[in-house]
Formats: sequence, C-alpha cells, structure tokens
Amino acid sequence: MLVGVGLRESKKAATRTALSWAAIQLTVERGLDNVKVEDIAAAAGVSPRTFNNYFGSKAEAIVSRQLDRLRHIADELRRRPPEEPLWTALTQATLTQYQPGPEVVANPIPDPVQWAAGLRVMLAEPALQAELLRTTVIAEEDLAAAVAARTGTSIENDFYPHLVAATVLTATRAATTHYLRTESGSEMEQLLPEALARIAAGLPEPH
Amino acid sequence: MLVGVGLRESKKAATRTALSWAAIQLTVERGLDNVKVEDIAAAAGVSPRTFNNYFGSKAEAIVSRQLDRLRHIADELRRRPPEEPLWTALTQATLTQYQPGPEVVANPIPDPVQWAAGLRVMLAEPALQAELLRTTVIAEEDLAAAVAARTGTSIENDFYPHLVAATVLTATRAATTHYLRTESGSEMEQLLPEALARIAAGLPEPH
DNA sequence: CGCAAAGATGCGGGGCACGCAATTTTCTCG
DNA sequence: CGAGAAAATTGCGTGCCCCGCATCTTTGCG
Repeated sequence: MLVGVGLRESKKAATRTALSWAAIQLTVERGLDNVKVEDIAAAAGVSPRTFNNYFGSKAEAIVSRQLDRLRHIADELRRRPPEEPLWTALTQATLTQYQPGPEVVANPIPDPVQWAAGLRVMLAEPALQAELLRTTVIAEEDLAAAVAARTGTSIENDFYPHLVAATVLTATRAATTHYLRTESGSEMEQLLPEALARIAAGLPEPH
Repeated sequence: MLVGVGLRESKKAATRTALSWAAIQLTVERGLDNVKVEDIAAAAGVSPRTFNNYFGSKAEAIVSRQLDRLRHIADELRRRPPEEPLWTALTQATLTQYQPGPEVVANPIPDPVQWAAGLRVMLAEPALQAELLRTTVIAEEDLAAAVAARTGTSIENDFYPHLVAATVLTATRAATTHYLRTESGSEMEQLLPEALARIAAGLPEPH
C-alpha cells in the first residue's frame, strides 16, 4: 500500500486537521484559557485522550497549520528554476504561503472583523507566541537544506544556508507583525517582497 | 527612596537570581522533567508557592537570565557614538553580550565539559526552545526602539527598525546555533561579526 | 515605636500531559 | 471471504503545574 492513500492515513489526517481547526476556532472565539482540551476533542468528535495522541499540547495543535504552511516554502524553493537568482526564488517561494488554501475557501469565516480581532488576541498569548516561533525554527531546517542545495553549500559545515533561512523566515514574521500592528495600509503581498528586497540590499538606512 | 536600593528591592532581586540560577543548574544536571518546582524552590531557600510569584513557569525561570542579557543590547546600542555607522554599532552592541558577567566569574563551573553537554540537552527541550525564542521577540521591541532613535525612523509607523532588530537578533541566534552544532571551529566573537557583515552585505551567495 | 505596604507562605482546586492496558478499527494475506 | 496481525482509539489513574485566596511575616516611613 502506498503511503498516504489508505483509509487509515486519510482518517488520521482528517482527525488531525479537525482537531487543529477546532482548537483554532474555539480559541479565537473564547480565548485560550476558556477552551479546554475536552472542548476541542468534543468539537472534533473524538475522545479527550485521543487529542494527546495527535498533539502534545493545546498550543501545538493551534500552531500545527502554520507549521504545515511554513514547511511548504522549502518545497516551493526547490520547484523554482535553478537559473533564477536566489533572492527572486526566495521571494516567490515565500509568497505562495499567502494564497488561501482550499480548506479556507470551504470554511468561510462568518464575521471577518470579529475573526481578525479574535486572532489578534490569540496571537498575543505568550504561550502561543512561543510555540509559533518554534515552528519557524523547525521549518528553518528544511529551508536551509533547500538553500544549501541551490547554492552548492553544505548544510552541515557552512553557516550560510542556515543564516539565509533564518533571515528569510524572520522577515516573513516581521512582515506579519507589521501587518497586524498597523491597521494594514499595505497587504502582505506587498510587504513581504519589500522586506526581502531590503535584506538583499543589506538593510541600508532609509533615505 | 530611590528604586532599586532598598532592602526590599535587593532581596527581591537576590531571590529572583537565586531561583533562576538554581533552575538552570538543576536542569543542566538532571534534565528538565527530573526537576520539580519544589526542588528549585528548595535550592533557592524559598517556599514552592513563592517560585510562582517570581516566574510563571519553569521555562520562564530558566530563560530569564538570557532575557536580561538580550535587553542590554539595546542599551549598548544607545551608548555607541551617534556618528558610528549603524552596522558597526550593532555589531559592537551585540558583542558585549558575550563577555562573562561577574556572577559567572564568582560561580566557577566545576566540570566545563559535562556542563556543556548538559547545556545542549537542555537547549534541545522543545519547551525551552520556545521560551527562549520568545525572549528574543521581547528584546526585539527594545532594540527596535533604539534603532529607530539612531536612524530617525518611527517605531510606530516604519517597518525598518523592526526589520533590523529582528534580523540582528536572528543573526545572533543563528550564530549561537552554528557554534553549538559544529564542535566550535570558531568562537562567537568571530562568528557573530561574520554573520552581521554578511547581512550588511545583503547575504550574497558565497561564490 | 507603630501603622501601612508589600512580600512570603499554606492550602486547595482546576486542568493538562502521559503511561498503561483494554478495546475497536483497519490492513494483509491465505 | 475470513482470521489474525497491526494500528488507532479510548478509559483510567497519576503526578505535576499554575494560580487564586486568605494569612502571616517582614520592610518602609513618619
């Protein structure tokens, strides 16, 4: 049996997604400490004990979708034509992350304004911030490997690929934060290329 | 009464330091989940309940010294002469972090090799990684403010100071990781300037 | 010296993470 | 198809953590 196509695999994936999605939704609605693991499990139609078979903590469940998305960046980078300049490829690869996936389209948000407000509250939770940062470090490994492959550097001995990966992911985080801080004068599709362009230019002082 | 010089203040600071130090030491020795809050409190000569008056979690206690050190970077940056180029000042400011403070000199490590090994195990703990990353984000605010002051940009409206602060702190983290990953061919005093120089040059591919 | 403010402590509760063993579901192969 | 193997789900019990509240002790100040 090929991996990923059996009934088992698809059910597991579905449960995992349901748990993560339920965790996010409930947290955005009520706030993190008004959501018990019991609630999340119930919303996903599964026993409380099963929740911890999939995730080690509430925070991990909430953050898992973000981790999945960050992991795609490395894949996208590998997919870019090799003759493309590195920073062009990196910019394009990171931008793919902001195209809404099918699962978001399928689940339309009832009240976008209220949702955005809840999201901010959620992201202000220290425990979630910490876990969220950890996802970028995990994805960093993948991205560093892809950068190493593209630039002919070594993932084990060279500092370069790690530094580039860390910097790129930091730039996306900084762009996101800026986007949330200011009441969005500009969109991510504009902010992120700007950030990466600045970095590729060596972050010179403005004007 | 001036802040910070009363008996009360100094006792509080001492207790805080003792708790954090005990938490680190015990964790390096035995591993995170073989250390109970009770143990840390006992080692610091204080009741278990008091521990949580100072820190919200074990992780926070362990990480608090690192946070203190990162906070100094912004102060150091402000102390650099204003005519100094930005990236020179940033490099110097971050380097001060690696001069061992008086409390480390006073408490000599019995077995440096074993200590280093324990440190690695400790830093591999997911919960600690997460909390450690959070400290950099907290320090990032301070640093961004200092960068804004030096470059005449706005902490509220401009993206630039945040991007610079985030990138610099990420570089120090990447350098630390590289230092721990490779069995230290080079020291931090060499690695960190290299990282910042690469960034100031726009991270070009190494020929 | 005595009162007010602030910190330390003890107690108790809610909840989370996880090990273990039993049970149900899915897969594989004769 | 059907039986046994493999894997996932579940229930139960445990240890610990974090925090609120009330009380007691220490420090600060006039």
